[in-house]
Amino acid sequence: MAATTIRDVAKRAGVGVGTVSRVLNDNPLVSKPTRERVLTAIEDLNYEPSPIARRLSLGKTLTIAVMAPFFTRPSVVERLRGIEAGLADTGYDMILHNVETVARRDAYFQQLPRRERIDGLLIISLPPKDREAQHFAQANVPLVLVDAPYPEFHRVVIDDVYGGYQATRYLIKLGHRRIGFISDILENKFHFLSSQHRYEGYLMALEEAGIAYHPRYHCQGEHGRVEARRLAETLLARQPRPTAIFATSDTQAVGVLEAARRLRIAVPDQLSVIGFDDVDAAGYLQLTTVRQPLFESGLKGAELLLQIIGGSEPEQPETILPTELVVRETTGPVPDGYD
Amino acid sequence: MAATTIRDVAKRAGVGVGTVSRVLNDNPLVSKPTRERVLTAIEDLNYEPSPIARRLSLGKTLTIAVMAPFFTRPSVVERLRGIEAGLADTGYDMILHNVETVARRDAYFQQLPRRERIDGLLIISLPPKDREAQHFAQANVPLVLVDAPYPEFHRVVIDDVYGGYQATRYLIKLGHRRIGFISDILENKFHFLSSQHRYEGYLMALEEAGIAYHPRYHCQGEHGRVEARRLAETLLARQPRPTAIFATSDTQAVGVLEAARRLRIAVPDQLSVIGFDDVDAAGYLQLTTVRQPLFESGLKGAELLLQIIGGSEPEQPETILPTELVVRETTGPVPDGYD
DNA sequence: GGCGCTAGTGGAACCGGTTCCAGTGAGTGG
DNA sequence: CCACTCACTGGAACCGGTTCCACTAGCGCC
Repeated sequence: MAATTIRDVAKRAGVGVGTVSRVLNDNPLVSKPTRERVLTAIEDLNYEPSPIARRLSLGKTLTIAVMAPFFTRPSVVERLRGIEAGLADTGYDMILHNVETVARRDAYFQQLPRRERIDGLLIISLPPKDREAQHFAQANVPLVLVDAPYPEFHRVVIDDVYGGYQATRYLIKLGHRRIGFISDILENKFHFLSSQHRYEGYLMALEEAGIAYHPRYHCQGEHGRVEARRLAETLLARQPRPTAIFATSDTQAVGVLEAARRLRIAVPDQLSVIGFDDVDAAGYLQLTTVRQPLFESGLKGAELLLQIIGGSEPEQPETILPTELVVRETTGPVPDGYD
Repeated sequence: MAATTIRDVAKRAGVGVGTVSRVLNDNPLVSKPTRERVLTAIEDLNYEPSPIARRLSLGKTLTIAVMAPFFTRPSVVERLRGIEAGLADTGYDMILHNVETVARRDAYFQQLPRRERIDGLLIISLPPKDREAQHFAQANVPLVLVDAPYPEFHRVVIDDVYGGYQATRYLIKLGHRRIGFISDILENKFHFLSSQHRYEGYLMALEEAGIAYHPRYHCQGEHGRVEARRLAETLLARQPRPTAIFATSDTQAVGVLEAARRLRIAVPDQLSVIGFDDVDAAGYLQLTTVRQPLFESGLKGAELLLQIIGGSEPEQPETILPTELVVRETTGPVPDGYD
């Protein structure tokens, strides 16, 4: 059972190690009978080549690191699933780094871009700082950002501004004019940017419709259902009350629904609610939302990364996936007597 | 920028490679001035040792593999989070293998237990077959099962039978006698066992209360909310209608709630619903459920595995974590006029 | 028959660490 | 003054693959 090596196999088959290696790597320069002999020797010894030794001599790690914030969030999980799917059967291992604190984020940004450790890196939602970007560029590690922008790097993104615009415009089309906006903290310590962009889209749609922006209708707080519920309760206490709320994630939209239920405000009759992402729960709760292709973003990111590792540059650095308005049952026309 | 090696450092510091290696590994047998010289050389060259070469000569991979089925399921994600937390800062990398098909499961069971690849293996929810177990035992890979039983292996589990009993007994205590049971397919292709055990607990509680078991009140189907909803719709069409339903996961319980809502059956006034796991959504939906410590199961599993890798056997092979009934708002006394 | 070419093969060198063994020089004791 | 530790050091050997170079044998062609 103890480690059999390529030399054992070579000896047993009566050939050189080079030949065994060639057989293992499907090199055509091996005659059929020799190949057979080697294969039976491998079989007999129950030999399995050591990936580590392989990596050392190849100078590749056959490993890809994924850095993801809060990998419990359904949206992140879905992206991870896409990445896993893109990597399965490629021989690449995926090692996962979860980021839940800024300290950890900074540590990973420092450590990960090391050629010696990994062949490539996928970063979800975390945009690099300029200094870090330089660091990456120098280290020359193949890198793909998913859901995070940075000019020089390859990335898979959506148009968050447009997504925010889509959501808001739809509410406006339904006749709403007092539209609340609930988001993560826009200037947050991880520099997540999507909320900010969706906010811009929100403003754009308001302006286009000639609706004045009221800061009172904008609440920001930590990501999460419970916090969003609290924000929504505040927002729904404002007079005059908003007739619609756009939350920058489905998770937060669920918090809004919860707040509405507690306050006995009927959705969608008295309040329209729209989310973002289209995670599983959105389907269940019949939440109107802006769908973004989460699984696909991971899959595409993995594919791009493999392509870069393979040596061929993708044509454009930026892959933009489409967003789509999914109308369900939490949005409706403005209640009578309002506006 | 190109890879600097330990030999470059040795040359620059004017010492032998052995000495550099000793400095890197905090071996005390290096004089202070020499150590200093080496350290500045390392600094100057911006040298970082290659983990791969290190692994090869150490004969360790510093890598732990995690095999998890359907890592989108909230319960699995939570366990993974625990594992990640247990492994962060230990120098061990965690590589993740997602299992969504039997073929993949079998392939991983075949490939993973290879000393050459990994130092340890954590398997979530997937019990090994006897042949595979033998295979593992032979390969002698440190192994911990989380949420899966197997006599000889170290494992972190809960008492699923008791959990099922707890849930059912509580419903009985509320006066219910027609208690539906919705579960995964008990004889499923992955050999998940928890549903089966919870089913046993369900039967135990019924028997204890002298309630006859009616197969009509038991529906099984693929895991998932939508499928559970369908099952619940079937179940709720039975006459006489069950007054309570125990679903073997929160995800499925959510499907039951959905079915009730569609059929305009009020919860908990006309129907009590209880789930299992206490995932995040359960809190949101005010679902009564049996809580199991998911995060802790992963954390504990990782700790056990590290201990085994470190060479010390845990005292008992089995760690049993407690389950706890969490009463919320989807359960109540039997409706009037029933029973 | 001699030449060139090619398919097939063996094995040394290499990847970049760790480890072990054989020094070396200073210090100690008789 | 010599023998003997002992702290420290240098470097060869090793981990187990891949790759490249040198070599052989067989074949076709002039």
